[in-house]
Amino acid sequence: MGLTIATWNVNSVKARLPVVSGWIASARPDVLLLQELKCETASFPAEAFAALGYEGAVVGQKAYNGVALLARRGLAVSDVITALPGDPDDGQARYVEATVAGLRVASLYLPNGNPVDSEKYPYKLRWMERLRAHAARLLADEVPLVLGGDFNIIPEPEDVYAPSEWREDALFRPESRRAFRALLNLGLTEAFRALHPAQPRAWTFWDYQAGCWPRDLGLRIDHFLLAPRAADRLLSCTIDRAPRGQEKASDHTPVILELSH
DNA sequence: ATGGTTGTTGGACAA
Repeated sequence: MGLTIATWNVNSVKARLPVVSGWIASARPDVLLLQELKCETASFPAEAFAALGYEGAVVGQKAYNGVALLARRGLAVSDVITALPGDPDDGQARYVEATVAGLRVASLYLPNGNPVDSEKYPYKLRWMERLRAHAARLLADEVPLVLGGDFNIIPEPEDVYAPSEWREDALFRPESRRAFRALLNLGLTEAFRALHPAQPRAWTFWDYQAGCWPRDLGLRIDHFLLAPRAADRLLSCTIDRAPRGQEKASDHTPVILELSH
């Protein structure tokens, strides 16, 4: 058993507390990356996570966004940064990065970008370029980087139930996928596809609407990207569908990465 | 083609 890192867009940490707590208690990941907290930093339910043995860094804001990077007590979380470099005027709580277990780990919530004819889409592309520039600097120093989170990117047609219907969506447009490939072309490994090159219908998100979950109409948009020093240690990357089927579920389900020690 | 849901928040907006 290696070191495990889980990522989960919880779509409100307060609304999701029972479901998330139950999952943590059984899955017991070493590191837990959360997105879409939808609460301010000060109102994050840190006590509930501390009671489960998890502490770390939280970056929240009122109503929207919000990310956390927590680790099992005993695994120190140090050298925290609470924003993606490259735009001091960007106040959205979408990025937290820290050193834990000898790795440099980020929990990120990449902008959705819809509708594409609004200012939201260029913001998404600028954010991706900032991420690429930041990752390039860390890779140049051979940092064992792990980027985990909701990338809001459908990398390939097999990562969406109906590619033709999503062609113009911000999650699947050519410019979005090109920006994601530019990230990979730095030398990052997309952990799930590296280990499961042909696994179909490996969704991490199912819309609440139109019976997407019961009909299994989903997307694969939650990812782990690994620098060579982390990819060399890749043991497994799995999607746990079970939490999506529970009462009061998030629309995303956890992805779990395992690295050798 | 439309409407279908959930969360924050108290009427839209985001996803």
